[in-house]
Amino acid sequence: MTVSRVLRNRGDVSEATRERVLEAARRLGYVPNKIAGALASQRVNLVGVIIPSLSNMVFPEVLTGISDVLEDTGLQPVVGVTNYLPEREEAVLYEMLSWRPSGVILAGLEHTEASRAMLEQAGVPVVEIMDVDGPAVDSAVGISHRRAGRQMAEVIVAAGYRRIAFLGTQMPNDFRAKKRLEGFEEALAKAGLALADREFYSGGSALLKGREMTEAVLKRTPDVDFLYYSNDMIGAGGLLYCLDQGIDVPGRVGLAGFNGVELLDGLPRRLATMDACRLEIGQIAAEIIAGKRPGGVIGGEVVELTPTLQPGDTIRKA
Amino acid sequence: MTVSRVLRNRGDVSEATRERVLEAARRLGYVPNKIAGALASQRVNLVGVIIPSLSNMVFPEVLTGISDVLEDTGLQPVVGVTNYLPEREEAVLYEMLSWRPSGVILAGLEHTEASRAMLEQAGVPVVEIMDVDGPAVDSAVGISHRRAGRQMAEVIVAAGYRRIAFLGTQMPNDFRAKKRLEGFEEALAKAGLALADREFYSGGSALLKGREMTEAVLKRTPDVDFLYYSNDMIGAGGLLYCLDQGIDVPGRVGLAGFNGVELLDGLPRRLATMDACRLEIGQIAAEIIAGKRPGGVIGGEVVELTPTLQPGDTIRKA
DNA sequence: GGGGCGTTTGTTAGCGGTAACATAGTGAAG
DNA sequence: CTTCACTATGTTACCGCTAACAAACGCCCC
Repeated sequence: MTVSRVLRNRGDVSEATRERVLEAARRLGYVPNKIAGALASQRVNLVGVIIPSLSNMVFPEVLTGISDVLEDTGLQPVVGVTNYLPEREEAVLYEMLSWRPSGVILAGLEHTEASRAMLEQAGVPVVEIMDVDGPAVDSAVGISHRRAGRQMAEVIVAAGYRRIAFLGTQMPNDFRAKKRLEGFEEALAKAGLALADREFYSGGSALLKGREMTEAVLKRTPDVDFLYYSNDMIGAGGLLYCLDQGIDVPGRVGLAGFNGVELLDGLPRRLATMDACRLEIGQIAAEIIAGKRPGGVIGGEVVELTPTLQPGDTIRKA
Repeated sequence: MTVSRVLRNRGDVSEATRERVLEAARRLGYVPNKIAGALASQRVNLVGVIIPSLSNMVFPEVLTGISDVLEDTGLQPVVGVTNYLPEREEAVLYEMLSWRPSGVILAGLEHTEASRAMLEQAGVPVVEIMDVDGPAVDSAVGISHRRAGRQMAEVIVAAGYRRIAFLGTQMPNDFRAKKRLEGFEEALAKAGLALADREFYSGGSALLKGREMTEAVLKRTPDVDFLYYSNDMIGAGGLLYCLDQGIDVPGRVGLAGFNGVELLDGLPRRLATMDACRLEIGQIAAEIIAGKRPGGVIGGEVVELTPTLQPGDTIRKA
């Protein structure tokens, strides 16, 4: 018992015994068994974080935000990856909840029935991140992708572009990309426009795919004057292709991506994009779990962040 | 007890009761408590994976390899990030071991005294990945970075370059990058050469930094004829810079990076690089932990993979 | 010297499962 | 109708730790 007290810094222990205990622990290479500790105390310092992918840099960045905040709370993130598969998400969630974490952070608002039920039953704070277009189980932190799409469309239309194409990923379960496209088309419709063309890809190097898709669209629909990409990586590929081909950007065609990835800083020209507030999303989500929100809100908080549009050099000035 | 049997698919239970149990579990939203289970059975289906960073795409790729293999073994990876700090690695390792995982995979061979002691005491398989240049605690899977650096230098020298500069990250704890540089200089020395210049960076967009460093080196040492980058990202930045400036690559200067990242496929020209076998490293490490190595080796296995040199278009043909 | 008080150490009973063993059904053979 | 060989369910004792409470140990004061 005294050992337990020393190792957790809880309760009074005389300095002498504390030293003796620490010394013995060091000598024996003793590592306390958290499993037993957690079982006895009904407390687990883990936070489950469930994201669709690690290869899209967006998620590692969110993780960074989460870690930063959790660092000095004694909580530890445990990451699970779903590969954009709802069933996989369900399995990962089940697995995580069976370790009774102190909280769960997961991407998106769309889940299977069973997942939703588990989240509601879990009895711990749940934060759904990245998206706020829809009902949340408990708390939510993110941006409105529908609005982001709309906003980009408005800027493009205002700049005088009329033959606009969309290039994106072929992922039925990337609901956020889908919402952006919906918002985008909505705003186009309001301006009396419709997409001039669209192209989807899956797998492979995003940069390369961006090139290929751009080439395909420009060949198929030579009169397009704007290309809206569902992410910056394929947008960057498109930009490089256009520059290679000597196509006048943003005069002949304008380009825009989404996410505001760091990579873009190194390109020959700055791609127009929209920052998705990744770091901030992670930080706020972690704050909610750690109970560190100003105002001492307990749960059910929905935080909508506003992405900033970075016009870059690939949209002509209106 | 019968419930426990049903939920773990262990032991005989009649089809009727099994159904009743599952139905009740579903209705109640019951999620078994793995903490208690693990404590009782002394078995934990978690594998600790400790890596320096998530923002370098190398590690997510290794993780993918690990997940792929672990998927159908019932084991689950738990990721910890150290930010290249040995003390942080020690803390993360301690935290992980206190959950008594079935195995530990961690990057690198360099650890604090305490970390090494913990690994030795842990009583579970330990796999050190990425590097094989040094003594391993238990098993190791990786490439020889020293040899990789040497090999690249040999190719560069053979192609006739003589004024060679190195551009890399300012990270005292990136031992692998350091070993590559050592091997590189070693091979240069053997050819009677020394580095003509060197430049280091830290933080920021790697692509942008690659540009900036390249500019700096070319300005400072105008007669360099080769730039060896410690990773592909800054190499790509350098390549873009050279193309922008109309510098003849690989005639006036040659370029090479390291890692073989997918990104390179989309660049205007293929950067010479060396594949670090990321996916394979992850897979083999996971196989070792899962006890699925052909030959039924138990531990202490060291697997050295051979990186393949991809000459690309940025080294002139000898 | 004994009572009261604050501090330090020890005791006991679980936490929610599982291993190992014990018991209760069940159908076929004797 | 037993007996046997199974299969299906139930019992018991932990796993290694912590909450809550109990005891021991000074120390001061009357």
